[in-house]
Amino acid sequence: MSAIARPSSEVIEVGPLQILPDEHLARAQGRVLVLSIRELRLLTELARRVDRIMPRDELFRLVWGREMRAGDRSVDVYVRKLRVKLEEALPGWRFIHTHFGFGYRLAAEPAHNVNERFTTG
Amino acid sequence: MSAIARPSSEVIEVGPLQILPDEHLARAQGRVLVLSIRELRLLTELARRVDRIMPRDELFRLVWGREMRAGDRSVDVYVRKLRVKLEEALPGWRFIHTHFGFGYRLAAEPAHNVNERFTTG
DNA sequence: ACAGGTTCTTCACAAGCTCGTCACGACTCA
DNA sequence: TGAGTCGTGACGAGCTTGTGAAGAACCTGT
Repeated sequence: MSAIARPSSEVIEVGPLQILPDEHLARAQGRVLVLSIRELRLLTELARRVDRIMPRDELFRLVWGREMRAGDRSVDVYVRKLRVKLEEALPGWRFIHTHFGFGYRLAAEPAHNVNERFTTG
Repeated sequence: MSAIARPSSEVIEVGPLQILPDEHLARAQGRVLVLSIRELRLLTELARRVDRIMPRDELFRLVWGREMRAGDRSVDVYVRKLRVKLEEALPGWRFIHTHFGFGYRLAAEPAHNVNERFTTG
């Protein structure tokens, strides 16, 4: 079954995290992360732009495929869900960083950096 | 291969400091500096005029977009906030220099430059 | 179609952050 | 030394983000 490799298969690596959008899955240190479709797509879009600050409305457009209505908190809610699952799979790491007033940024960073004033890029 | 082409994104370099106004972020040796919008804009306007002494009222006009009222200390306060974050990210460097009676000047300089007026080395 | 289990969306409230401003003390220059 | 300039810590208002919960929508197997 796994004999045929698709050449166009995208693989995104962010620290210890591996994301395979075309396979509909993500891995953390070999283990498979169980994510819903929305969660995976949000993670993917963030991962495709590692270390860049992504505004909510742009993320929404990329993931939901339509314009975000003012006041829609969906992105925040899914960021929360991702954070919980990532924390569970990789305690000791932090991935989704909030940039107040701007949006979110994905980047692998050791957790105990309590300072959070600057981060590894 | 998922390279995202970005149209002429401004990048300002000042010593070990890299400022990307369009990305809403600044980097210090690869690490992302977490700045608020005011802090980033003030840093940007200073950086666009590296090594030039900028009067407070002009900085205020550039960053806040309106005339500065006499006695307004906002610029001073935000210079302070920037100094703290820059010092934390890049100890051993000094960036924002006070010119008594004139204003501020941005320039990357190694610390313990005792010659400098107005700071406790 | 039905039951059982997931996922999605939306709310409401809690928690956290930024901004502008003050007050007071330290400092500079004449 | 005096007058004016700058550094710095603190605070409240207002806005942004975090978080848990509840019901709607959806999916799967029978």
